[in-house]
Amino acid sequence: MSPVVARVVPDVTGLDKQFDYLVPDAWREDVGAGTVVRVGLAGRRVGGWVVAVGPPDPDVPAAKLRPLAKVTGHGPSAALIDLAAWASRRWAAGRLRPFLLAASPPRAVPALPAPAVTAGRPGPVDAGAARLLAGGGGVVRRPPSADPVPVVLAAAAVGPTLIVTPSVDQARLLGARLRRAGLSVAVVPRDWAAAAGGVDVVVGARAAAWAPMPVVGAVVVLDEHDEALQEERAPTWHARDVAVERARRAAAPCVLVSPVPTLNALDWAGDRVSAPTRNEERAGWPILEVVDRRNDEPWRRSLVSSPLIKALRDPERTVVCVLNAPGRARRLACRSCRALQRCERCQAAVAQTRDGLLRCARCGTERPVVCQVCGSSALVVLRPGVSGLREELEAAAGRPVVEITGDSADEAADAAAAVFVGTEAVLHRVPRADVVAFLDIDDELLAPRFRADEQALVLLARAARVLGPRADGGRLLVQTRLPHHEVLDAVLHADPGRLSGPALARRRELGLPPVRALAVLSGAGAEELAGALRTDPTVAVAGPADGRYLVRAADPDALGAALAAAPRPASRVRVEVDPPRI
DNA sequence: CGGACAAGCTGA
DNA sequence: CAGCTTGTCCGG
Repeated sequence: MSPVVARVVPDVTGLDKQFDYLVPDAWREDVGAGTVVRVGLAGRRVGGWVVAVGPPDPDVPAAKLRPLAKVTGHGPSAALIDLAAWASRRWAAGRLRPFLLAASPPRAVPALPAPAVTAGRPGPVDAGAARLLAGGGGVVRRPPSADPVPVVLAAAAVGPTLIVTPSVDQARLLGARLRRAGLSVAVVPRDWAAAAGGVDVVVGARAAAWAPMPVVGAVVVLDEHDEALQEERAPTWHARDVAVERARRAAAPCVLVSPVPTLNALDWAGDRVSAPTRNEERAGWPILEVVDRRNDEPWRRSLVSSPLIKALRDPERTVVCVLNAPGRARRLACRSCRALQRCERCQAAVAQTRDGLLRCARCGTERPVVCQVCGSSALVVLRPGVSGLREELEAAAGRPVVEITGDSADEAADAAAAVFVGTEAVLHRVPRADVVAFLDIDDELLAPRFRADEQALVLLARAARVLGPRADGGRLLVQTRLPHHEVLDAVLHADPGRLSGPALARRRELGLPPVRALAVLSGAGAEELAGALRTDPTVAVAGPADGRYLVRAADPDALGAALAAAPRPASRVRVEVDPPRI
């Protein structure tokens, strides 16, 4: 018999090469593209993935070939390996490993269970979603508090369905409900083997876009707008885009579901959008109360307005206050000499931390609470942070106010209280409220990020979910100096579509996604890579600004091709394609 | 990534 | 010239 070799991607970080190994005759049946193996490499044993099997490469001297050391079990299928190669190019990763890792079981899977596919009618389906699924898929817009299950059931009626959600908790909860409805369900990564064997529904968080399925009948991405769907470390792959491409390759319909679909999703869908009726959508959003801060008396700097005080004082109501400013104070001035307090090293404004020190947000330098100009220790707060605000709110409310921070998890204190204050993390921690107040929504509306408008709307949709449908009587209170901003207008009319048009026009004007594809280069080698890309007529390079370069291309494919073609510098470069926060 | 090996520096 | 650090290359 002629020898058979396996091309293996070793599971070793920073090693983006593939190596050939002999497949022992006894294992020929067990080894194919996607098999997880162990191999000897440079004197040690490492895990790896077989990405291809075939005759020996004539460029590799036969004497160097060593046999595979062990067959561990099942891994990503050939189709997923191809998808990983696509993603590697799409997000300029230059390696397969991060994607193969996402597509692999958490533990060895020596054998797959038999398929467990049911044939039932588990419940009513969403008509709009069903229509889209029949036509290849699209965007399904549904109000914030709408139940996703009818959409999922519409997809499950088409065939084995892959569902991607932003969080593991959401996936588990949904999995349990679908199981109760009579479907066979695999929640990945836990039930990886069952998913690979074949079930009605595979559900999981971001990495579920890479879950194993013998047949992909339909794909659903829930809360498509949620930034948790994007990997934050490079390669910054987005589960929505992976899911869309996977569905396309499988010729399966894909639906992206969200109360506030992103421009990326709408751009992909074109006219394949299902929106609720005006009445349904209005019923699914809470009433918006806009507090116009331009009416504040000029001497009044407080973020606690009278409509907010009214809500705080009502003992019957659970109130959540959101301010994206951690710490005691964000901006301070000296009481005696009026000097704005800045960092002595880098001149940025200093903030006061929870433990009372002054800290520079840019360089991290800390100093005690002393005016750098006159030495006075009496400072006035120009702009409070969450910790400082808590006391002010408590005084106004006349009842306990609990600060919720990103890390603290004092469930007991949470349960006893009815007024909460925190950064946006508070919206993930408090399940239900009667009032959600954004103390300074302008922070979000005016944030210097190109997706600021979308992200502000996402925040408001999250609050809407905490408040429940309009019939529950919850109130979304926003304090602003921009009462007619498109984002607030969209929420006021419970019509996210009002933002899409103007926002897309701005993106077009500025050459930003989804109109053009974008990458950010940073790190020591950024300059060199940017220089190489400047000779490529298919991309436009801007910068440097803050040591970073922006690279634009007509679309993600062109961007990926240009980044793959440019020689990688020896020094480190971080390439962020579709940068989530710019 | 981690090991092997070569080149360069230091101290006696 | 041993002993050590730093850098570059390579693994099948």
